[in-house]
Amino acid sequence: MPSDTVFALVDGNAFYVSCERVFNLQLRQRPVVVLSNNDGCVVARSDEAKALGIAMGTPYFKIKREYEKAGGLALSSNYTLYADLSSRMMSIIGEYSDRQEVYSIDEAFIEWTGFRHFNLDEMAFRLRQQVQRWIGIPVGIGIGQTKTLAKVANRLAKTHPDFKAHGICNLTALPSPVREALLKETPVGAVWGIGRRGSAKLEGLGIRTALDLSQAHSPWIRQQFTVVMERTALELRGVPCIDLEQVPPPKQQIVSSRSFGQRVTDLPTLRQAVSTYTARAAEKLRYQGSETSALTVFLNTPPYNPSEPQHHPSVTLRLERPTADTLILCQAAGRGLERLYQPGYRYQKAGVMLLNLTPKGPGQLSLFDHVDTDRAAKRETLLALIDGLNRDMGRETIWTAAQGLTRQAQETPWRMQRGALSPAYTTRWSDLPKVMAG
DNA sequence: TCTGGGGTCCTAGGACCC
DNA sequence: TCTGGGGTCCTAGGACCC
Repeated sequence: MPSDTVFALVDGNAFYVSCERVFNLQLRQRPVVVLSNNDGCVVARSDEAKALGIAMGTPYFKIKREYEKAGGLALSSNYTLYADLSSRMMSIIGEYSDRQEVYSIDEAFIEWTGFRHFNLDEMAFRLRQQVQRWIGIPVGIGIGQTKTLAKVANRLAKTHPDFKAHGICNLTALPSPVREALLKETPVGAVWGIGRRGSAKLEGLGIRTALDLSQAHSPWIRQQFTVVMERTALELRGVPCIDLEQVPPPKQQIVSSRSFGQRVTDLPTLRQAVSTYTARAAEKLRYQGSETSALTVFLNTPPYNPSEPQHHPSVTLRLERPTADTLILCQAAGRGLERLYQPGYRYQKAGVMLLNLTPKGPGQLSLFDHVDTDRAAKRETLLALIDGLNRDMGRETIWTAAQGLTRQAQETPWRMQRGALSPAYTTRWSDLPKVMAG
């Protein structure tokens, strides 16, 4: 007796490009790509760009000349815009089921139960049409008995000639022989959860298609691989192993890192970057209501040129007690950085990772802290702190300076007091960068 | 002196995802 | 010259304990 529950995967086609096209008609019917930070890599491609053979993740400088000659257009990414359109798209999708998992910025699973009482294809058609009309984003919809099958179906909805026109593929409505033929057309490496290594090993064992994997003996799969691969095999067979996650669990680690536009060789620049990343990570931490008790700082030299001296140091610092305070975290990160940095290397990337996250305990007020780092570090820490405060305002318990901070800022050590920031302090806080600069 | 075995916790690293 | 960022899960191996 087959279950009365199906999964649908709804995802935006070339999402970032589609978002840009909503507001710029010039971008339609021509090759468009969106680039990552510092205009480094291609992270989204229109169909026209895909037709030119532009691969996902290609460094843009490698294709720039030919691509532009072919009439291609490249845009820097605008994540604020994408996040906004995403949340509007997600709320429309959410109207079609009370069980929804927002899986990524451009994808959502929904669950439909009792579907014998309504027409799934009709439902999917209406959903697709509404997102297109209200948001202006074209979506593909795949329907299957498990999340993995919904993923397979979604891929077919975008690539298979039989489904492409409508952008919908409902595997549950197809007769078994047809469904099996479709699984047979799906290379095993295209299945959700199977990457390059996995597919190479599977192919070595004679398992080349999604159908092959679905028919493999699952204990044997587990023995050859892991429980993860076994689950995938079962899911392809229609046995649900992966649940819908309606509420995202709190993050177990928080990372903030960036590649630099140009290589960085000096400590002050690194210090500024690390302060900024730490402040951003601390914000995310407070936003989810957690505290951290360990922090990793890392640096990377570019990996692309093997003849260049490599340096990929990292250090993990344990904190005395769990905290979510920007200041304490910036200080720790600064200490870590001092230990990592070696002059002579051309660094390409730096980052901070918060670990051992725990739910936030009751707040402790009126602590005093002494900052023993040098003046440059103090400044960076303070600026990052202010930056974080300005964005955090009114959302969380935050740090504020003790009276006289501005006067004492040039002395060592600083004294900072923790408390709630009242609106009256706001303007003074926003004046601090000027004071510090002077 | 003989040299057990199971459990837990932590970390590093691999693989994968979008 | 120029090559993204942020996650999860699993396994293996070491430390430590009883």
